[in-house]
Amino acid sequence: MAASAAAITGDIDRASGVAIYIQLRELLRSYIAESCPPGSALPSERDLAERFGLARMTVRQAIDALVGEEVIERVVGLGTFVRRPKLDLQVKLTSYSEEMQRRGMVPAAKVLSFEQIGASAFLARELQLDEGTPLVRFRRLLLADGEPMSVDENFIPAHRVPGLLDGEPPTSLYNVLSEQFGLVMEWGEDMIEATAASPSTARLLNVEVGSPLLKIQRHAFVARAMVDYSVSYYRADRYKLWVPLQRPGARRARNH
Amino acid sequence: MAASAAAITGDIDRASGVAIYIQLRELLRSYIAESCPPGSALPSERDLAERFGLARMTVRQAIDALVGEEVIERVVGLGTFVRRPKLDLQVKLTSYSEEMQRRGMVPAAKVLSFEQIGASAFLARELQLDEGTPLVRFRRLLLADGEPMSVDENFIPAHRVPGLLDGEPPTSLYNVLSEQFGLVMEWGEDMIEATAASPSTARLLNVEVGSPLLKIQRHAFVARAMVDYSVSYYRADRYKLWVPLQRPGARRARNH
DNA sequence: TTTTAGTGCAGGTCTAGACCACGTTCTCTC
DNA sequence: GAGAGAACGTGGTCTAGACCTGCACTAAAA
Repeated sequence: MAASAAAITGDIDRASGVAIYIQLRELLRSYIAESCPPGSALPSERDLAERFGLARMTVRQAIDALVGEEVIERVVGLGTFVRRPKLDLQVKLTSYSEEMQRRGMVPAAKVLSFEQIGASAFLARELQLDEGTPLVRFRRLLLADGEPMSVDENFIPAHRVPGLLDGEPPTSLYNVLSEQFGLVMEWGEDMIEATAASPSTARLLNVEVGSPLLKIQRHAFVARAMVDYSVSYYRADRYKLWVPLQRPGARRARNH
Repeated sequence: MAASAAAITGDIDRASGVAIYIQLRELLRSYIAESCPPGSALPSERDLAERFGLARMTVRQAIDALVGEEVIERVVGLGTFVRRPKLDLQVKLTSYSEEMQRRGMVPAAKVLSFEQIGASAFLARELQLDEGTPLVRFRRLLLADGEPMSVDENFIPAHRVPGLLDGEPPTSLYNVLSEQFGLVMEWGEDMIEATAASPSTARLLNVEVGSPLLKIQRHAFVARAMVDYSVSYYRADRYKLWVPLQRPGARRARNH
């Protein structure tokens, strides 16, 4: 049974400058979140077009987007249905605080340095910038439940975050980047390796020199521009990484 | 410089029953494969529409599909461009031999054991089987360019691979599993951590005891059934793992 | 010589229809 | 009552336009 399109609250604002299909997509998304259990049917495309006074192609664009996100799925001849929400345990561009909260631990951080530096040859190469470019360096000791978890160093091009250094060191770097500077990390790559604790890192992490650590280098991007290069050293005894895999070409599981 | 749409060979068959945008998508795909180096521009949507006598929306559907596959990418105001084929350094369900060949190294392996055992309590839990279930244990020292790279131990339910133990130990385990037994690994999960080399592992890998190693435990599945549990220890000085990341909900990366 | 304002073309979005294939459901016939 | 077929509604595809914004290039102005 398809819900009536009249049940959807909200309306399209044609003067807002936001694409109509985006507005409709978000209306549908919240409608689904509020009143559609998995498996329930959405109003038909034609109903939606009439309800909002849009062309069906425009409605399809909104629905296409949600289908692409695997929020809903289409069945020819039947309608459009809400899918079971994904488990979403993937390796993601999450910040440390998000990550620890997800694990049920209390995150904390001790700021080791928060300053502007010039890009060294190495950093310039990693960040794809010219040597000497001003960078914000943000180095922290991260704790979980009060115990040292990792040492974490971020490098961000200074021109991306004007005024960042004038304030207090952020508690959650990724939150500040997205909320204050509009830098929402979209994608990135991690380089993962095992390494032995150097004397300085060992002291900070409260482990013995030479203890195994998980070293994760991350390049994070917004659009085509690299915005953050970071190096983290995780205590091997406290941190494991879970990575879902998929054979190339394999289709995603259908979770009917 | 966009290529001329006239350069594309082939034509649309409206009587074929295949959707026009699918036909165009495939025409474009082969055109790209044959004559478009990465970075080169495709004809504009309007050119393509005229060349094939289609509506621009239809052309866009074909292009949308290829953009979704990350074969090409759109840049507003500029055009549509062929992407660099993915480097494909992703974490994948690849076998060791595939992996090393991809890295341009000569893979080799020394078989340490190839036998049938009964599942221990630990292995039974990992493989979601009953304790004592017959397993094939396959332990190898893996070399790259003649140097030890990792120690690798696979456990496979024996009933999945009847007769495997009668023959020679396989060179490429995943190949034999898929070709002889139809077990094509579809998905899996890796647990990655750093650890210190035990005396026995250190001797095999030719490193000092306590050296950092990357430990990767893998569960690999065919359909819903677990088919392989493996533990590998990689020399930290010779192996790094590259993991692509994506913010949930974010669009796929463009890696220019 | 440097800066600025066009201009043209790229993709982005949107419309108001059309016909098709497919699945359900109802009705008519046997 | 059971089966066949028609009617209806769904998403799938397609058209031929429209106007928008963003980018590169060029010609004119400073």
